[in-house]
Amino acid sequence: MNGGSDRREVIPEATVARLPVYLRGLVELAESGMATVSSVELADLAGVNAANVRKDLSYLHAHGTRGVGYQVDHLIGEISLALGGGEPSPVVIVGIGNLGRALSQYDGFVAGGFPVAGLVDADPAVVGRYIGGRVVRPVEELADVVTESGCTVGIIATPSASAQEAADHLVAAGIPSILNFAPAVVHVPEDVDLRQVDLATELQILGYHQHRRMASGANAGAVG
Amino acid sequence: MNGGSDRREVIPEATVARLPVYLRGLVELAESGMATVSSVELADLAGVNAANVRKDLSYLHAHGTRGVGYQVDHLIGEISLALGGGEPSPVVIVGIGNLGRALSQYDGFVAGGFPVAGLVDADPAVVGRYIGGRVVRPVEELADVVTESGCTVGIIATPSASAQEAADHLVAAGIPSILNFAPAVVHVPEDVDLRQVDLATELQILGYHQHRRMASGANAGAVG
DNA sequence: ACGCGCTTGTGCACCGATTCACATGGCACC
DNA sequence: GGTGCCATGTGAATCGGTGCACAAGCGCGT
Ligand SMILES: NC(=O)c1ccc[n+]([C@@H]2O[C@H](COP(=O)([O-])OP(=O)(O)OC[C@H]3O[C@@H](n4cnc5c(N)ncnc54)[C@H](O)[C@@H]3O)[C@@H](O)[C@H]2O)c1
Ligand SMILES: NC(=O)c1ccc[n+]([C@@H]2O[C@H](COP(=O)([O-])OP(=O)(O)OC[C@H]3O[C@@H](n4cnc5c(N)ncnc54)[C@H](O)[C@@H]3O)[C@@H](O)[C@H]2O)c1
Repeated sequence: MNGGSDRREVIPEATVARLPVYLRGLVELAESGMATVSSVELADLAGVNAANVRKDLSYLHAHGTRGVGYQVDHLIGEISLALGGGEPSPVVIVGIGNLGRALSQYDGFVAGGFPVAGLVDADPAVVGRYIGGRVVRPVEELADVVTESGCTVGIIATPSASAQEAADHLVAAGIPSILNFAPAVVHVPEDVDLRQVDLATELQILGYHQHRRMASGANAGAVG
Repeated sequence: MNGGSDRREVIPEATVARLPVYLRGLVELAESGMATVSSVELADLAGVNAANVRKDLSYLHAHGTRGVGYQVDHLIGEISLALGGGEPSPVVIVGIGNLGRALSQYDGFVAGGFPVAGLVDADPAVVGRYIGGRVVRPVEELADVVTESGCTVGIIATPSASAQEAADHLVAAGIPSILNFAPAVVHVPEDVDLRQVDLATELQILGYHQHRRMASGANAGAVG
């Protein structure tokens, strides 16, 4: 496409989705003192195919040593670099209800390089309260919160009916990446990255498989 | 294709994942009084391609009327039937910490046909407490809880280190469907359906796109 | 110094999913 | 009753992902 400085070429989406899983396994390996890891070990750890692991890692230019494997430290560095550039990305949570409170206190965020930098809510009864040592600020100050703390990720934890509004506020504040927990389809400009985490959908998918299993089991007894 | 009793044939996974989204949109339409809906309307509502919607619905044998569209009521019935058979599936939550408490009080579960029927935890300090009107029972009684309330879905909300153990307990109790919130790869027998909901991974995927956008923006300014 | 064994890196074929484009067919209006 | 319009349903091409299978390469032991 271009003829120049594309040291990091494009990485397939499916690969990107697996990189965090590799990273978790690698960190565990490093903590237990392992210096190198083979693709089959890493595949086993991540629950995927070994050839898939090798192909994934080849996109990162994180080459291994034939006959030996990959260097754990080096892999951790390369994957971290690809995923976040090594810089932490502060997040702001919109909607501090049941879910928002749980997320506010989730230590996995800061551990993964996503410190919670701001909490906002529309309800005056919630604004001003302290959750996990941070004060909840009014949603009108969202833009201020973002600029003050340099947030680059917004989390929507409002009711479905307010999800689009929350997304609009986040976009207006300049947030380029949004994670939406509300079970609603929200629309954002195409230069904004939006991902959906939908509990109810996940359960319904499980329900489908369960239902199908029972139905086919009752009729034929064949397993897919 | 064959001459038997397969009224409901197999539905592609990608389609199954979209059905809940259609269902949500259709319920909204029904509430606002719409009697019929076209594939383009539904596609817009769900954020997907219209041809995709039509192909998806064709798997359900939920045929529409040419020139008119699909009957909203009928579609709701067909999708609900395909997803859960119409029967509610009680869920049991393992690990009543920050996240488990939020999930216990999530009204979207019961609305979607997944009433929370049991809460269990390994910590004696948590056992016996009441969350959302339900008592937390010891994890040793998991099998009893499951048989008493007929749970068919298990939710893992324990720390990562305990996730495999929790999964083993659920499998031993006869649970066929598991939703895992712990950021860990857990292994289950192949006749058990396991789905992963991984917050940290979602954020890291967002981080990748953000990082890439910045990097390519600084170099070329091209958007993909 | 040399060969053997182990692991990487990848070409290729298969598979599911998406999307275009168009034929098919029912409804409403005249 | 006939005709035109409009949305469905689907054939076929395309695309991205997966996984096998094997050649290439590195290190270690002899
Ligand atoms: N509770 C859970 O465990 C859970 C699990 C999965 C998904 N969800 C989804 O997450 C969302 C939040 O769930 P919850 O249980 O925390 O609900 P909640 O009602 O407890 O909290 C919602 C919060 O959002 C605030 N809010 C409403 N409109 C707002 C706006 N326009 N701007 C900013 N804040 C606003 C409210 O004041 C409230 O504090 C819902 O969409 C729900 O479906 C919840
Ligand atoms: N808190 C969040 O918002 C959040 C968000 C996403 C994912 N998660 C993940 O969800 C899991 C729970 O998070 P949390 O913040 O609620 O943690 P937590 O420590 O608050 O709660 C964990 C609970 O699990 C119980 N537990 C531990 N071992 C158990 C076992 N073997 N059997 C049954 N119960 C056991 C503990 O007693 C505790 O009550 C973690 O894996 C976390 O990474 C949490």
